[in-house]
Formats: sequence, structure tokens, C-alpha cells
Amino acid sequence: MDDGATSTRAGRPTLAAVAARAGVSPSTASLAFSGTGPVSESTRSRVLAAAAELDYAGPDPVARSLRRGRSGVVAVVTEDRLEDAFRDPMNLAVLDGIGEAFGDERLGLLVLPLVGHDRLELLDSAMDAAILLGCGTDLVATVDALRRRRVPIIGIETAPSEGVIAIDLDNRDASRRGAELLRSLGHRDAAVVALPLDSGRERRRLGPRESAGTAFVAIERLAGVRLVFPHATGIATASSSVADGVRAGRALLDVPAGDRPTAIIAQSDLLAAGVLVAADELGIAVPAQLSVVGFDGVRFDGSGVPELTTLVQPASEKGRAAGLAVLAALAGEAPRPAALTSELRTGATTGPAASRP
Amino acid sequence: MDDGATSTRAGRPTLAAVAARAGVSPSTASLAFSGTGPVSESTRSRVLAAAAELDYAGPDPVARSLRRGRSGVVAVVTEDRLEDAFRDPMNLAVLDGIGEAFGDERLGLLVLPLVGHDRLELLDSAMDAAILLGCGTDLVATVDALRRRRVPIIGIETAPSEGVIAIDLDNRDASRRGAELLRSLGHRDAAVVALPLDSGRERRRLGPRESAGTAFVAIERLAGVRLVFPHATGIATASSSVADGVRAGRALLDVPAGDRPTAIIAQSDLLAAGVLVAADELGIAVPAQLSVVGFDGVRFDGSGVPELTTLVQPASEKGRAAGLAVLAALAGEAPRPAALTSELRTGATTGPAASRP
DNA sequence: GACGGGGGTCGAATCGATTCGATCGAATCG
DNA sequence: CGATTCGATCGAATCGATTCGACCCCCGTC
Repeated sequence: MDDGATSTRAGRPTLAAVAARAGVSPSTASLAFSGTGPVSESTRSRVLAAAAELDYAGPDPVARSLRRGRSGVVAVVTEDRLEDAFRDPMNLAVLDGIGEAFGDERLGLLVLPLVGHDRLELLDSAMDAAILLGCGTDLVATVDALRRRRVPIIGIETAPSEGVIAIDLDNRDASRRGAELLRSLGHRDAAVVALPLDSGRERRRLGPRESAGTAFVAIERLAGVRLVFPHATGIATASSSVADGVRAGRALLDVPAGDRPTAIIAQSDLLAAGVLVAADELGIAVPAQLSVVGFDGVRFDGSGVPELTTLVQPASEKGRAAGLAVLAALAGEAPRPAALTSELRTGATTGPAASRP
Repeated sequence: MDDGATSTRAGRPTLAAVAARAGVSPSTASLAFSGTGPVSESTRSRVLAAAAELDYAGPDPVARSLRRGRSGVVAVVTEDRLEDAFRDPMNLAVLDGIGEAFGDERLGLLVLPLVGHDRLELLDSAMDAAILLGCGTDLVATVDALRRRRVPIIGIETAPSEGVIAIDLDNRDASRRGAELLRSLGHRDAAVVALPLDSGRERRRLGPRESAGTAFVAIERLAGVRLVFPHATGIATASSSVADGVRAGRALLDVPAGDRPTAIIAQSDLLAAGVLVAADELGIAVPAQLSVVGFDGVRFDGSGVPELTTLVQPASEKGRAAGLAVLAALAGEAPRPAALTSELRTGATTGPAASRP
């Protein structure tokens, strides 16, 4: 049986061994470690001494989890490669908020990028709860798999789904407010630079209507814009990054001046920053000739990006809400969903529409 | 016993229940799921049908781990808050490299930020191996705790330590080469903008000698520079970010022209980018009046940062090497350390030393 | 027709702890 | 002084699977 592959555990002392050495029963030794229940001080120190002699690291987490029915692990499920998922500063803030909410609870974060062909098999890890972070595409399959595991599921900005505790953001309404600002400044229309719309992640023109079931956030934000500019069109990017923003910006702006939009609504600040770079390249003045609205409220301090007009979203609040929802679910309390709101911050990238030449 | 806190598991069917329903023994049902061993096609489908009827999600990962002695989880230990650790693009690339190396092995990444007062308790999670990512400060305590767990430990750019499989980078030599480029361009000295030096993370002047036992990478890179410019001094930043680079840059450059360094060696590209911003603010021309060297080889595409002269490090290679080291250790093979090298890439931010006025 | 072999199935031990109820001695109280 | 209670400890069941060896039956072979 010892094929060398089990070497991980070779020679690891067990609680029983420690108990034997200390001259107590395993149950008492367990009590001494967990701190629960009454154990005399002398016994406790005898057990700890025996543990030290054997170089015992404490109760095996796996065995403990089995017995307790808790693993102390919360999965963060994302549909991106890690590199992409965490390049988005908003996701990082969310992660941080989660950790903050956990506080003293000893919960580890298991990051599960559902990418590749055997995607769902990764969900075969021990977990006490799952947080869906950047999930839009295969939500149904993922949620089903998790539901079968009887694990609380928290969805951050996911399409509503039975049994998923929702942490929502007012994506649609916030986008509408951004668009309204532009309209009030005299803009008659706006082009959209959208977040990735489907799992394919290819860059493409936005159609007149985008089907749901793809990236929920992108769809919602687009819908908000179209409440104000019904014919708004634009480009769906391959990722939320400055580089893709530059590409989209060039595609929209590097055209005869008459065809050029007077305003661009980017669905993230990284994309907006890219659009600004593209405008700069092409000699288009912002906000004199072009207004740009972002989304997120990323801090670009010191990196030369002008202060964006953008919708500031409470990203770490999202994480905190998700973390609290996990704790509540784990405590057997009622589901604790949350709905957060974004705030329009007027920066230096929006201004009155230029009169068309 | 059912205090509501165990609700996670309430009503979850077990393999035994599935077996009973399918009219087979638990052992056979197990075989049907694991695919190991001989099971007739009819039996297998009967078991799977029973599982579907009971909405059984497959064998409990915790119980399986206990029996198998493998949890399928690899811990990534960092000494930063997640937000800070992952803001560094190099760490992201490493993470991605790890995932890439794992390939088809179903291994999840458990992210453990060792921060806060009860730091080490987080290591009480199930794990098959641990990768030390941004660890410099409390290496000894961390390594001890992991060693007691009898878990393979992979250290990425950590100070050498017994029992830690090292994935190293030529930090010292690479920095030396960067400094030599500057010397060959006529620079007589260079100021250093260093990565954080201690866990305190406060910004401060570099002393003439920095003690080891703190951030290993920063020390090594500094030592490399001092092989060429023995009296090099500068500023230790609070974090590797553009914003902190700007602050450090201002502190070094906003002085009477005679006191101003002709060259700055930043220990990361983010810091270097910040220095460039500071120089721009102060009207200092790069590279005419100031040469700047970075480290990492971050791609700033499209964000207006000029092409840095920098030491391009193979970040995802580091991750891949770490991942392979994990796999080797898990397979019971001999330790597989790695030593990677960086390459000097000459960009547009270095030039001949300006003759002092 | 007896025997060997192999595929399919099952029993039972095991992984390493936790925890409930029982036990036992000592201290408290009436 | 006997009864009661409380604190400390122990035994044994349990968590949910995996896996080794045994067993059985059917088939092919000599």
C-alpha cells in the first residue's frame, strides 16, 4: 500500500500516539487540544508536552473536518483564469472584503478557476460554502453541482437563481444614471465599450440586443445605457483591461470625424482608461471633443490617468456582504442577501457635447 | 447534536445509501464511482441511477481525503493581505504558472494570507503541499509549523531553509547587471527605490546595511546593486505600487539639482513607473537627465508608460517550476528545486549620465 | 469431468479525530 | 455521616468513504 505516493503522511504522529505517551485516553487528549470541555491543567500540559516530544502538529485537519462536518474552507469560484480574474482590481477588493468579514473565523479561501474541459470536477473539494465571483456563463451547471453538495451558494452579481444568495449591485440603474448625465450634457447618443459578453471572450461589435444567459453584469449595464440611449451600440471587449480599452477606443474613434461618437460609456474604469489613451493617440481632446464615463471607481493614483467620471461601486462592501452571508448561512441563520448601490462621481472626463462640425 | 450549525450536511445522502438503493455493497458502489477496479457495466449504471435519484453529488471529499491521505489542495502562503499580494502582477503570473503546471491534476489552490495575530492557525487547513509566495518576514515560524505537518514546502524566492524546496531567481546577479549598465553609461552612483524591507511596511531611508531575516528579495536586489555602487542608498517603500513609486520618486528627485541622482534603480517595474511619473511632474527629462531601471518585465501596454529598461524575470516560469516541484514531491520523487534567471532588456529609460551642471 | 483462472462482488478493517454518555472520586451540603 | 453534585476522565460509537483479501461463479482447457 505504501507506494511512495502516500509519503505525505508517512511518520506523522497521531493524536492517539500523543495520548498514549501522555498516559491519557484519546478523548482526553482531544479535549486538551480543542480547549472544549473540562481538562485539568496538569493533564493538559502533560498532553502538550507529549505532543511537543513527538513533534505533533495538532489534530489532523481532514479527520477533524470529517467528524465535525466542517472543513473551514470557503470556495471562491471564478470562470476566469486566475490571472485574469485577479487582474480586475474590483475582484481583488471583493476578495479582501470577504477576508475582512471573516475576521476571526478561521476560514481559508479556496480559489477554483472553472476553466478547461473538466471544469466542474474541481468542485470536488471540501468546502463549507461557495462564493460565485466572476460567473456568468455556465452558471446553471455550476450551481447545480454545488446545490447537490448541499452547500450554501453566494452569488456576487449573478443572474438570479433558485437557492443562490444574491449579493447584487445596481448595475442597470447606475449605468442609466451615467447615461443620463451624458444626455443632460447634450449628448444625443453614446457608444459602449462593454465587458466580455460571452465565454468565448472575443472582441466584437455589440448587436442590437444581446441575449441573457451570458455575462450578466455586462448585459445589465448595457441595458441601463439603452434606457437612455435606446440605439446605443459599441464593442464588446475580450477582457476588462487598459489594453483592451485602447483597442476598443481605437476602433470607435479612428473613423471620420462625422461618424465619431461624442461620448463613450465604458463598463469598467480600466476600459475607460484605455479609451482615454486611444483618444490621446488620435489627438481627440477629452472632454472637449469626447466625454468618457467609466464604471467601478478604481483609484489610478499617480499614474497619470485624469480623474474619470465614473460610477463608484462599493467593491469591498460586496465582499464583506458575501462574507457575512457565508457566516450567516454557516450559522444556520436565514439567507442574508444584499443589494448595494453605486454612486456617480463626476470627474474631468465629461463635458458638454461638442456641436458637430 | 443538531444545533443548526451542522445544517450544511443535513440531508446529504451517503454512498452507503446509494449502494443500498442500488442493491449493492458500499464497496462496489465506491468502485463504480472511482472508476478503479472491475465493475460490470450494468452494476455501474445501476449505481449511477440510484445516485441520480437521491441527488447524490458523489463521494464526500473530506471522507475521501481522510482515507486516501490526500486532500487535493495546495496552499499558497503569503504574508500580505490578499489585496496587496495579488496587486503585484508578478504574483499573479506565478499563480497562473502554478495552475498551468498542475494541468490535469485536480488540485485546488488554497490562499492563506498569514496576516493578523493568530497567523499560523490558518495553517490548520487540509493541504498536500505548501507554496511560500511572498514570504520573507516570519519564514522560520511558518516553515516550522508546516514542517510539523509533514507537508512538502516549496519556497519561491525565500531565504534558503532546511527542508524547503527552493525556486530561486537570480535577484542579486540580475540587479548587478542592471547597475553595471548604468555604470557603463557613465553614472557614478544610483539611488535605489526598494521593495518593502520589513513586515512593518513603512517607508524609510535605506541604511548602509540592511539586516537579513527581513524581505529576502529586497535585500538580494539591493546587494546586487551595491556590488557595483557600494554606497548606493535610497528609499524602502511600503508596497510595490505605482503610487509608492511616485512618493519615493518625489522624495529622491525633489531636491536641489546638485543633490539629485542621475540614475534610479527601482526594484520593481511598478515602482519604476511611479518614479517616471514623479520625474515628469518635476520636469526632469528621462533619459536625458535621469536614467531609470526597473525589475520584472511587467507589460504596461497602452497605458502610456515608456518602455522601461528592466530585468525581465520569468514569472510564470517560477510558478510552473513551483507547480512541478509540488507534483514531484507528491509523487514521492526527489526534491526538484529550480533556479531561474532574469534578462536585461534595454528600453527607453536609460541613457548616458548627464554631466553635472 | 476436474481443475485453473479471472472477472465481479462483498466484508471488514481503516483513515484520525470528536463527542456523547457513563464512570469514578472528591468536595459540598444538609 | 450519608447523599448529592460537580469536575475530570474514559469507552465506544461515529463521521463517510476506500481498499485489501476473500469468495463465488462461470468459462475454457486438457
